Amino acid sequence: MRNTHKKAFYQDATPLLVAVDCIIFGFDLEELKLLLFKRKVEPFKGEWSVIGSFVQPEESVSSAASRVLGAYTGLDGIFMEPLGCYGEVERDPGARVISQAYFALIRLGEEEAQAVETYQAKWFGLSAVPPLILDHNQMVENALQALRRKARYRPIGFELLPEKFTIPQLKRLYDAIYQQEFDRRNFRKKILSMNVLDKLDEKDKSNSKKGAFLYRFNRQQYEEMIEKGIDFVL
Amino acid sequence: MRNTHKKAFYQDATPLLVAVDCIIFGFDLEELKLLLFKRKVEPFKGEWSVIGSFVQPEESVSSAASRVLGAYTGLDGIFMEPLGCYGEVERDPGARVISQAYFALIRLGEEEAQAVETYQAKWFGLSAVPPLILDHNQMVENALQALRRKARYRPIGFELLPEKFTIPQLKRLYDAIYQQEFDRRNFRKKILSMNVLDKLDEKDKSNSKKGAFLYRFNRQQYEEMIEKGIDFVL
DNA sequence: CTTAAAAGTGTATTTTTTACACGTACTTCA
DNA sequence: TGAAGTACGTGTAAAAAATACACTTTTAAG
Repeated sequence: MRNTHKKAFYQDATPLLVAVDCIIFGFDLEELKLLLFKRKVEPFKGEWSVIGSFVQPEESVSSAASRVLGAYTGLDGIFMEPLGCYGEVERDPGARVISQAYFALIRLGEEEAQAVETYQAKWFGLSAVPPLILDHNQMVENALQALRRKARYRPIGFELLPEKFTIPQLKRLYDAIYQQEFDRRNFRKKILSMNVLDKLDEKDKSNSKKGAFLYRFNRQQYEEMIEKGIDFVL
Repeated sequence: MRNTHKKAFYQDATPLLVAVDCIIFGFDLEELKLLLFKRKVEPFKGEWSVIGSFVQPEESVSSAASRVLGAYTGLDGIFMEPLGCYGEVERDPGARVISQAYFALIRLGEEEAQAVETYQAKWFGLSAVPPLILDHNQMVENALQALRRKARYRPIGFELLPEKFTIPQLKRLYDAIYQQEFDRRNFRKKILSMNVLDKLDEKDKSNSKKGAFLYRFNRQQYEEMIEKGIDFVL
């Protein structure tokens, strides 16, 4: 009813299909990965794609993205950022579809196997991304650029790590994101100088005999830092 | 026909109204300004808003934005960047409308009076922006943030200046964008060190008795600089 | 012909980034 | 059992970049 009433205002305009697409990154403490799905509908059924859905009339665009993320990973409260609008007329031969893309960051652990099992999904290393349908390869490329841009100025890298992580693990993540090797010692110096990490008493020995101390991101201190006008810059 | 055929694929999805909105910045060599329009349609007829339009089935989203910019300023090839998607369900009481916002930068000169005369438009200083309809004030705020973010790493400031400009004028622009006074001498040093400005033999005396030399942005040298991996950073 | 006002040039200081050397803890294996 | 290997952790010197600030130049106006 309400919609019928509303439409009275903008009679002349033509509604279009609107979708959200989610580019999902994960990090297995070695390599940056991308979660891709085998498409279940025509056209292009069976081909690889990022995951998406049409936006429903009763949900916001960002809720649609959250819904998609929740549905396909079984996870809640996943970190997600808008990436951009893909609005070419002929981008989807199936129909005129405008897509708003998001990129999401998730911690790779046990639970994530769920998506891989339940849906025909698979984690791909960044250097092994297969050809995707439509403009999805473009989206992935843009998502990676956006991730690189953001990770420099916002502490979003932590979204890809377990709650407790070591400095060397964090460095490996940044190495993976920027495809370059940061200096071990300078990296540590810089990140610690920002005072947003709490050092724990535990060590992680999975990577070395000596073991590396575990740290935890302190969001509160980060916010205080921002309040004071100090930037997070890696 | 084609559309009818296409729709066969995504039967279950509901099309929605999609609009573009353009946040238009201008610079009069003194202050950063915003071009606002008196809305001509219900709801909110007569109130101030940024300019926009619905996206038509046969045009891309970015073409729609270009169309709007061209139509309301009489100018062609205006610099424009996507800003983001505004997709809350209840953002427009007139209907469920998803808006993709763009921000645009134009040189303030004589031609621009056209918009102001033909349409009920007006340039507002940034500190005097009136209450706008819907979430347009939010869009304006985000656009300003985006402008600040971008202007630091991309030479987009030049889009707001005439082709020939002086270094002090460029500085005043950056002062206006960032709402802070940069050091005259350091600013000059930095921008000149990037070698993307061609010094001309003419002087502009509108601002001082001595006159300041005019410069021109050299896009080619800028691209070469980027090729070499050197960043433009102000 | 002095003054005022903005433009232009130079330099010293501080801060940040970069490069790199050494000591430590703990496991493995001869 | 002790030597070797490996990743972790700390410190320091040099280079580069950002910042602060002083002085000179040009020219219209009084």
